[in-house]
Amino acid sequence: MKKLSLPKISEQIAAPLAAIAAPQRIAILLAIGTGEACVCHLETALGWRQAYISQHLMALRKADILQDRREGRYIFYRLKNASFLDLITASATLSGLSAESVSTLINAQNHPACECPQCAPALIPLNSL
Amino acid sequence: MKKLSLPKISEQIAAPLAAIAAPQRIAILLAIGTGEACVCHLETALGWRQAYISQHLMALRKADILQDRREGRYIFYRLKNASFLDLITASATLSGLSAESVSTLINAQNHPACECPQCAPALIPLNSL
DNA sequence: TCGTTATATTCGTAAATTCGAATATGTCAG
DNA sequence: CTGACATATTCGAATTTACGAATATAACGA
Repeated sequence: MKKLSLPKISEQIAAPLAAIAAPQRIAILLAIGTGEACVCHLETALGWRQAYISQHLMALRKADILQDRREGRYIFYRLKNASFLDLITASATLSGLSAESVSTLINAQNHPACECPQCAPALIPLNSL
Repeated sequence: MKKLSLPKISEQIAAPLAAIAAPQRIAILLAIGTGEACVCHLETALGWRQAYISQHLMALRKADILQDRREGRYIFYRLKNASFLDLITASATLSGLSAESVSTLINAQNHPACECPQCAPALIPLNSL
């Protein structure tokens, strides 16, 4: 088997963690959850500026954590690997949060104030956030 | 159940990740592994300056990831929760590394070039003292 | 083609982080 | 007490990162 040095392997392991280890990125990943989300959805879900969200999405894309898919004017983002959510849940547990309190925030659903093609069809009141 | 906001919860989740998400910290945590290690052990295992290691140890202590125990002149560090290693392994898997290649690096054992009280006994006959 | 909408990118500065150098603290032996 | 050793802490310059502002691109409808 290939022998890897500790420094080399540590760098490789740190890369995805570094991309995720920011409150804003965690929030984005939780908002996307196991489904898909367009930027405008994240805009209303998180209440941030569009360009700001795009910047973080770009970082997550570069880190190979997110993949994007264009559909007309919209671009939908999705986790490349659902295990990234497990990583987040694991970290939540380690900081004393219940797995349940996290899972209720993992949101692949519609947002009431969002009018993107995913949310608009349904008008389900959601008392999240 | 307590209702937590997405920004708040994201910040809490990000905290331990941010503390871990650096190649140096990963290397330290892997070197400590499931056992204990004094600073001098890490010094020889990693080949870094003492003060530099202490700085990273301080960060990990503040993040509540490591705990320390003094024994005479030596201070031994140990993970507060072995699950932090699982977090690292999970991240390794996500970056395409085999779990095995990581586990061989998780090192609670002696280091041949280390003369700290944990390692030395195996190398130096007691009757030479 | 033009305007509108959805999203991306570039740029500059403020804020945070990194890491070396120097120094401090705490413990033990003599 | 003194010196040696293990480790911690402080400080500051250099590098990196965060984020707002402005601008660019791409798709669609008219």
